[in-house]
Amino acid sequence: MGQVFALVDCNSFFCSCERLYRPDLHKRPIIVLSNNDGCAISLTKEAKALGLKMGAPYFRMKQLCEQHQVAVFSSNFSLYTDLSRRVMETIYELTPEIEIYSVDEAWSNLTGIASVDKHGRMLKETIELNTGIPVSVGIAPTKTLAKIANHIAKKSDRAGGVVSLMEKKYQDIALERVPVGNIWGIGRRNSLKLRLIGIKTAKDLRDYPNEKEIQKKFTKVGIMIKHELQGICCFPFNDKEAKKKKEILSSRTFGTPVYRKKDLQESVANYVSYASEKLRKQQSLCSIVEVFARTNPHKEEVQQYYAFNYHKALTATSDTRKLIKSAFCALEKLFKSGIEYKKAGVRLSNLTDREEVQLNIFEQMDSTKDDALMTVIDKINTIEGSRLIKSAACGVNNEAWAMLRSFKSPRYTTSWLELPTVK
DNA sequence: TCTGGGGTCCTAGGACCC
DNA sequence: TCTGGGGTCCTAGGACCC
Repeated sequence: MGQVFALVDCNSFFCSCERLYRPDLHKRPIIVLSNNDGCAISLTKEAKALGLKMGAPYFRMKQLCEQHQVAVFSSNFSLYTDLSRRVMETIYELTPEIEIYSVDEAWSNLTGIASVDKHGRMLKETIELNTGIPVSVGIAPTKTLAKIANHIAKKSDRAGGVVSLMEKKYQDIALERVPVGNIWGIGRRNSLKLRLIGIKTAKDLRDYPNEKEIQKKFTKVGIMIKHELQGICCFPFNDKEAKKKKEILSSRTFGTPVYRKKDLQESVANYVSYASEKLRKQQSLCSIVEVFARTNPHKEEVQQYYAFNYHKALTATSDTRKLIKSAFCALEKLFKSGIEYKKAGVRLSNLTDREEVQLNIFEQMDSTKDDALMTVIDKINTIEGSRLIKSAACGVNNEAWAMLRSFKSPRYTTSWLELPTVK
């Protein structure tokens, strides 16, 4: 019995979230910008039709946006995360198994369901009715084919937002039209390499006779993608609980460049605070704290610098204060004065389960007192929001480097002060 | 003036052990 | 002073994803 995968993917997710509370923006072009209002990270089809591109810097699009009255938003992740949860909960209620793949995508396991097309349509309609977020559904015997089906569902007006590639004859037609670079798992570099050996479409790859060559040039991942296109499942459904992260990263581009070590330290202390909150949430400990800092690579006239360094602790911990100290050790090693820093970040790695921690004979594990303190701080910050309690190392106003967010919408669903009003 | 942030997986090569 | 091969673990870097 073959598998059936459905990929449910929200259309222009961040834009759709913004539109949900702004009915006046129906059919109007919308874009959502990355942190610091740097570049576009979500665009509605109306915005794409104007020639605006994903990933393009805002300052280059500004004029076009004003000219066509594009609605521009800074990113509002607490809103998106909350609406994502609602979408996922709806899918969860309607399908036997769900695997959340990203903030706006989930796999649903439709294996054994009699009429998968009908089920896909029902999924789409119910999600839109319950959450107001439009979605597309792609159905196929493997994840890679379901991705392609979803892509067609988004593009084609005739499909009505749901496409099934369960039948071989439809797979043939579809794969012929998909350039290799659009296949899930094949990026810019490998798509160039594939073209060099004459593989231009997904169908070319599926039917390429020399598997050894694929293995050699594109590793075993290349082989798995090829098999998936043939309908042989290599990326199975993963219905387990969301796995714990193996590393936790926190980084930001500064609103304005930073020169002083003190400002860099302050920002790094904040990143450690975010990351260690996540660390404690998934019940992990960490023993390697890596810090990196760099100049603006797009600004050619300044002296370029990129550096990273790490500090390895003898004993794994999740105590923000200890982790900040480690981060400062690493920062000390990489800091160079006279540099115009534009971005810094922190990576927590070598994560272990809290329960399985190895005691080092030279050092104490976090005491129950430290643990209790962190728990209380996390609790207060969850309730009060905006990190009411933080380490003094994080600084107070962060003026020197804080993010720019000129077009932020209210936190309609997660802040009592910003609820939408009905007139 | 202004170009995001957070992840995973794979491989090659070095270190080290027997 | 000379000699070999196999296995494992770790790390850095590349490629990709949303």
